[in-house]
Amino acid sequence: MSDKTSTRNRILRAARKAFADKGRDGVSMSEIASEAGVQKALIYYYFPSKEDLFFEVWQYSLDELEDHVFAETGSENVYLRKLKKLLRSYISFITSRDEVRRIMERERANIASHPESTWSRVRERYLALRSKISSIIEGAKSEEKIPKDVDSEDAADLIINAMNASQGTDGLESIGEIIWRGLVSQDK
Amino acid sequence: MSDKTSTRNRILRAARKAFADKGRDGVSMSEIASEAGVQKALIYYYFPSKEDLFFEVWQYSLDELEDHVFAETGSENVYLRKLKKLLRSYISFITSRDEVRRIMERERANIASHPESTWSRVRERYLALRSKISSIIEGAKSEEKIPKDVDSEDAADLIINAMNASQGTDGLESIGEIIWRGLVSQDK
DNA sequence: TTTTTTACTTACCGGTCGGTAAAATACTAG
DNA sequence: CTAGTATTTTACCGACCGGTAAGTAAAAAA
Repeated sequence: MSDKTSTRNRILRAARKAFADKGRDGVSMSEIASEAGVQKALIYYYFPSKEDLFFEVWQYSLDELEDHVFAETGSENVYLRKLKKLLRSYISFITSRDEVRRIMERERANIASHPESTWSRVRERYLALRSKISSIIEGAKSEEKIPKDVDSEDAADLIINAMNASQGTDGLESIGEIIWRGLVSQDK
Repeated sequence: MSDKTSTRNRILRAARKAFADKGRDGVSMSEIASEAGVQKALIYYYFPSKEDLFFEVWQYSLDELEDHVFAETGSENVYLRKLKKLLRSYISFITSRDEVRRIMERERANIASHPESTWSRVRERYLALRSKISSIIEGAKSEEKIPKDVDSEDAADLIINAMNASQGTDGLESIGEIIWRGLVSQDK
């Protein structure tokens, strides 16, 4: 956390914005430096490499998302209610923190495909988030509120991808509603 | 369609594979050339620029997708049935043509954000596809089979994004089912 | 047979990339 | 004030980027 105005944090904020705009491999270190108002070499004083800088942004962003999204799920003891709250929190978080949404949207193809080592830490952090969501869905399945033929991990991916791909607030609500109905509707 | 084995087509196929793997701006012309077994300069003999090469791949891919996905919708006169067939065709197309799926997955953030001129043609072609899908959803709404509070364009985006983000065949089916149920479920 | 066009190669260009070494400046303790 | 350390700048590196210039061998057209 430390000082909000420290050089290191200025770099991190500039990096987050730049990564959200152009993706990890689409942005140059000099662009980030210029955005942060520092010389490029100074970034390497605080971060060993571009990859590490990105990973810190990624980690911090997903931590924030997780904290916000699971903040209220603990107070519920019915899994279906946990899920409902999670969806609502997801929408509210993404609405207020658009950069996080855009970073996840930007990099999801890299998470999904590449077995490249440069993406493995990033993917692992993502899978940890997905796992926390899918276990709530799993719980709702055991309550018989969600059909057994729904795969929890696929459903968690769907929630994350669909939400992150949406842009306006209204679109988010609309998509959240479709997914919710799709999850809870019992097959005939 | 000309000769399948022509040099130009070899380049196009290599480009499609490379773009699917690394994205338009993540792949170099020399990589494409090497994949196609030609010299880099020869690519510039057939295509004026990387951007144009990508656009031809993009255009062709979305044409193929559209052709396949709307092939059977004309035979139905109930919009809800059109939509059902569309979802099924989408799944079958993406299963057999994974590269197309990966290209769309890779570039969707660029379509969504950038007002950059390099992406405008690409985005326009995408919007044409989305428009064809959303008009079917609009039709199903007027049949009162899909709730009025569903925004057709958001729903079309959801279908495309969610399907393109999915990987295995089983995951595709699972996600297609959730979206279908979410669309047709009437609000209580 | 001469001319033109097509298909393709080699060699190169200016520019940008991620990253580094070392000098200069600012800060802090004695 | 001074020595040392933490921070920041300047100047640079080799690799690679998208793209081009110039030329060539063979085929097609005249």
